[in-house]
Amino acid sequence: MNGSSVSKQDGEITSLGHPGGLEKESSLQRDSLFSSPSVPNLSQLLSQTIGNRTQEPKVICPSSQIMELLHQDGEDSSSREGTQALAPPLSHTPIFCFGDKDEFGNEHLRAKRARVESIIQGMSLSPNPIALGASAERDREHNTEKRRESCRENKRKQKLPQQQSPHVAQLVGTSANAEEHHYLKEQLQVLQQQLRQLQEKFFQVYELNDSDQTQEGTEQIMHLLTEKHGDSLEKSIQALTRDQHKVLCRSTSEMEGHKVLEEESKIVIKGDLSSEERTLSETLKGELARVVSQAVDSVLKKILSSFPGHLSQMYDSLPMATTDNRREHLASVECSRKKQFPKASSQNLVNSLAEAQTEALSLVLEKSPDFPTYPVSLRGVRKPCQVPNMSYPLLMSSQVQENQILSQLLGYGQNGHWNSRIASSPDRSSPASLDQPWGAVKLRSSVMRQQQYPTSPNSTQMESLAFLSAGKAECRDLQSIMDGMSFSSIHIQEALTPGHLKKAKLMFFFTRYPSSTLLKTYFLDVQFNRCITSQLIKWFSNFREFYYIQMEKFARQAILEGVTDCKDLMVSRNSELFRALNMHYNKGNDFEVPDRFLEVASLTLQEFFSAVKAGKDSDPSWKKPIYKIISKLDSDIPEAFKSSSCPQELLQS
DNA sequence: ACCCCGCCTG
DNA sequence: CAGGCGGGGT
Repeated sequence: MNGSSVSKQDGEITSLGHPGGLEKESSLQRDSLFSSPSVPNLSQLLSQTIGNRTQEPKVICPSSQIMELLHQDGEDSSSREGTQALAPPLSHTPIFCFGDKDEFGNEHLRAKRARVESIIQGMSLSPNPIALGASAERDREHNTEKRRESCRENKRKQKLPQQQSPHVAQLVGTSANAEEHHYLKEQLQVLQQQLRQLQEKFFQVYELNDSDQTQEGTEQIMHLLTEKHGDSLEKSIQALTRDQHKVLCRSTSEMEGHKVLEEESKIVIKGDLSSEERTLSETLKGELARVVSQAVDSVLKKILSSFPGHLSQMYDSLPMATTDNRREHLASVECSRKKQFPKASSQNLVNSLAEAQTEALSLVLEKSPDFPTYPVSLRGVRKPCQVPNMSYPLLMSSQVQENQILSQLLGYGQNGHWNSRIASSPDRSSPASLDQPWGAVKLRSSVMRQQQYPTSPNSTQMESLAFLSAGKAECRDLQSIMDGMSFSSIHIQEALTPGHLKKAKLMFFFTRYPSSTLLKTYFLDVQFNRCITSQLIKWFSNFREFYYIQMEKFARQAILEGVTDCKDLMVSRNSELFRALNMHYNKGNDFEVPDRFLEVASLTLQEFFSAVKAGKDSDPSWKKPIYKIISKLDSDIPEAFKSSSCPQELLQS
């Protein structure tokens, strides 16, 4: 409609680095990146299991249903992503059947299970609609209604209260007594068997392909899982730490391959890539790498802040830690942490532990059904795996990304100054600054559906961890870790928070007409969908509305005051108009409005002035020419805005 | 069809 | 600020 979108896209081409800068391309990219495997979380799965149990009393272990759920969900998401051209899925019936039912047939266990069920049901009922969200999600996927309809649907779901992190904690908390311990112990066995089955299946699928490495990685996980949980936690962590790099790298690369369009994978195989396709491929991979980095960062950040001293002991006991190579890495880590987080290096182990577990599991779960033979690592395995030897993914992450988790965790200050918490807390890693991480929930009225976040550890996997360590005194440590993981899984937001609103307002100082593509590149911590995009666009529409109303008002006022030369109308920082605008977009006045905005505002004011003075306002669409002019005056947004928080360095303190 | 814009309204 | 609507552009 206007030239604005053209000029905007030009800007985005450079930032995104792919040709064309087409909206569709980019939304496809985003979708394939973020809407991928939505894995049901713990309470959802368990409550489902409980629900089924009445009809199927023999099935005691939730595992088969869990797996089936996972499986189906994966398929849903893959078809939703437009990757339906993939190889036909294997039959998913027999994969997850286990012969372990007899182990748990006694009364004793039934009683315990009932207790766990009631706990979980209680969790599912009260503030947590996760199970509901999941089924609603599935419904939604088949919903072919118009955009508004689906938005309305979502709105209804948004009304449901949201909460997710405490569940794992609660569940694990119930393991404190011996009975629960016993139960969890059994669950561990179940999981072990489960994993064996998965491993078998997995090997079938990958027999032709790097079977040695794959097996190695999987066996490492298997080893850990089959270890009696009476073994020390340190031992487990050591083992994982030793081996996780391979597992992590491999699984990451495979996940990556999974998500890249199959089209591309074929091309890759042929080694024949057109430049356009290559660019798209690179863009997709870049996005993926960034997302992975974010996830890693988020996990790490939480752990760092909530788990300051404990892990150093574990770390000290690690033989690997003595190699020079590692020391270098650790030094780098320390450096990159800016010494904000003492013991950061040891925290990495936990991060890595979680990551390896997550990745390994998702590797198995995702790949086995649909990807018989897939030469995943033919092409560049990106960031998280490029650096050999336990290359802590966090090394790749930028400072900018480091800001993100914090802002997400911090949410929005109660006084409306989103950074006030950070500002008032000298040590940003201080747990005290995390005391109200769910501030973001406040704006959950516009929340989308509840769903797991693809790049974050999901509760099912954490559950596995919980069972692994259940019953040990040390498991409280691990529980903390898992709390952190669950906690940090909010990193990729499905909803726009007040922080995002604030950021959008500040961005308005630079761009009045951001395209959805641009928005996507500046709200990297938001899982975009149509409604989120619409909401963001709507925000800017509202911003513009206010902006233009002010302009018109002050232009008319100037005319009334007898101003004759529009050159006399300049918006300065102490002008009334500026104060009105600043109050609206920069309430706390903690951001230095760029001069360019003053120029644009002045020009806008003059345009309105001239138009009104010339009597053009009799034309019902007299503002359109002005809009067109202003739409061409957008400037680049500082890179720092790509951090999900409004970067502190942009704020005056 | 779909997206986005601007206007209007609450 | 969000919802609804009409309009205009692809």
